[in-house]
Amino acid sequence: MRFMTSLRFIDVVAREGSIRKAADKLAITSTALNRRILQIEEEIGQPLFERLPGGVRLNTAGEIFLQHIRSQFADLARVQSQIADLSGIRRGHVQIASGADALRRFLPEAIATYRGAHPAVSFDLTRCYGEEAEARLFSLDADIALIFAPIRAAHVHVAATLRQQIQCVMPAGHRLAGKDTIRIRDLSDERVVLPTAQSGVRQLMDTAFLRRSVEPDVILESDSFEFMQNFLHFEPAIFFQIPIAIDAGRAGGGADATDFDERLVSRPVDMADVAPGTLHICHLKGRVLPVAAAKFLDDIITSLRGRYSDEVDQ
Amino acid sequence: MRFMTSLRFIDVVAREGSIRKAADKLAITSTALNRRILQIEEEIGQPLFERLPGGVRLNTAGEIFLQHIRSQFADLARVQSQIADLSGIRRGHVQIASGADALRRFLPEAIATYRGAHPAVSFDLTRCYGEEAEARLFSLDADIALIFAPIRAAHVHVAATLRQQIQCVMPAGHRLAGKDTIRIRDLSDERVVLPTAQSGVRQLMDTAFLRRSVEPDVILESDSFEFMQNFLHFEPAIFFQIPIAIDAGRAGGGADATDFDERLVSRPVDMADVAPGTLHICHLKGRVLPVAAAKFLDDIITSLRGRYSDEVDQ
DNA sequence: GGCTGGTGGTGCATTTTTTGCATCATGCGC
DNA sequence: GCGCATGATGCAAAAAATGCACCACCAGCC
Repeated sequence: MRFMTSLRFIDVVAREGSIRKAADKLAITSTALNRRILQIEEEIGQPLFERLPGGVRLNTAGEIFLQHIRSQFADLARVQSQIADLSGIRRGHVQIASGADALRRFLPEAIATYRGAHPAVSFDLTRCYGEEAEARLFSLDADIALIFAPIRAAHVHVAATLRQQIQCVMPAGHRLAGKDTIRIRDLSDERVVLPTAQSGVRQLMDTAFLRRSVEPDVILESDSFEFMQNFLHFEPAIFFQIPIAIDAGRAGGGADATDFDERLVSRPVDMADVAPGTLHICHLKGRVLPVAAAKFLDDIITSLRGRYSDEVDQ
Repeated sequence: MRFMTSLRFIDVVAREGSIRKAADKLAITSTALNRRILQIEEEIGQPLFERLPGGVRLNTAGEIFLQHIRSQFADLARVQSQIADLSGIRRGHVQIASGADALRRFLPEAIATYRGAHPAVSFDLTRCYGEEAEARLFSLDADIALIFAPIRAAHVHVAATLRQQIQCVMPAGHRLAGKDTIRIRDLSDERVVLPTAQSGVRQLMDTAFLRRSVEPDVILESDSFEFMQNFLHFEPAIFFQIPIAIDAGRAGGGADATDFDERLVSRPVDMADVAPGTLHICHLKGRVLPVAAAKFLDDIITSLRGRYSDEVDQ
């Protein structure tokens, strides 16, 4: 898109905080880039960047303008996707921001299924936590976000929600594996592995421990579920996940290769101790998503409804 | 805005329906324009125009893309206006589509007042009827529309409404001038002057005549209220207006030079015959108006509330 | 059937714009 | 004060856009 290069340049300069660094990234000279920016500032009639000794930074006008640029790009993507859709092949690019939960098992299958139907659509998946996911929606670096945490910002539109009860995951032979549900007090002095402090699961568990005055033996913290799960093969402990991170796609599927680790079992935390958390499937409020992203959003909501019909809302 | 020229060119070509005509209008050669269009079509990956023997016409992809272009321009105007607003001076450009009613007395004063406060804001006023006004909102040729007619399209957002009872305007010595309200049957065989068929006033009157089976003596039809008003100085007849087209700005103002023609009097049509019509103050749904337009919209709604407090809604 | 007047498309020389190099001025950290 | 980064600028080369002349096409019309 030749007619948008100057605007793209501004975006990169803003991200890099330096004209020279941005020029490197864009494979042009800093002088060319500098002049393009000066020219646009002149056309706007006001500077967009403030010049600091160590580089440049957007001023208020620049921030307003950058937001406009990004929305233009997002809208252009939507238009291209819509135009491509006219010729039959659905093509496009879908950018997803997801917490660690959904990207374990749900998203890989969902994306693969979608790509099976529309091979010309490419995906970009960024793992991040609540606030960052919301920021990515706002900066239009993400079309869709799956956030297992309360929504903070007003600019986020929640297309669907999924209630999920936290599960305790432990080795099959664990002394708590016999119970149907796990009470928080059962975890007292129990060895547990906790997800990173930013995660929604962790925040729910912290609240629960505090409320029940239970102090488990926290032997490990990590932001990788995969690591925690594998760790349990070597040292018996308990860690916590929501069903969407555990369940295989095909409901009730038995000895499926994609099934949950057979050496581990999961038991729900008792509802009396921890209320179900909410996974929010969101996009930016007021935004018309590109065809591909809109369709994918539809698909995952349908898929979730198929799996967890009672827990899906909106 | 150099970085948008190619896009502006597409807009002009679409409006002109011919590359050569558009090139004339843009003061460039047809070949240059032609090549810019070919280039953009190549970048999009699909043609935007279909080539006909007599010129070009947008295809479906082109229509989608053109809508994108126009929304980009409108958003750019909003951004510029917002940026200019940062430096204290409110500048910008407000495009209004209005029926003949509001532009007689209300809008001139409203715009002049606004420009008194913000001299750097310029205005563009197009007189048009309901459907065209809605189309102008959609094509982003108008920021604000004042429509005295039912709203048809779903993409129009009504920011405020004003109920207005139709008034009969006649020479001061007319035989009906003594009555407080005029019944439709009073107009039987009466000489009347009707506004053009597209106008909201006309549609209300047509309905009323039909319903009451009254056939007045229609001696003239016109789309110019000014002409009709002046005509009454030469031949006694009745024509129809809504208060906003008659009332001077300063409520109850006496011998003001801007007051309604002293040789004419106005009497409301009886509510039993014609229900009050609704003047809709609208903008495009989902659109964030430029600062100047948003503020002007606010101002006219406030002003209407001051004049016709009981009849203003939303 | 051929002519006229309109359309969009293309090769090539010219003009305009953009780019890159070398260089300057500035401010921070040491 | 020195080193090292930054953005800005003058000038020549490269690249892109433009204009001219011309082609191919189609519709209407005599």
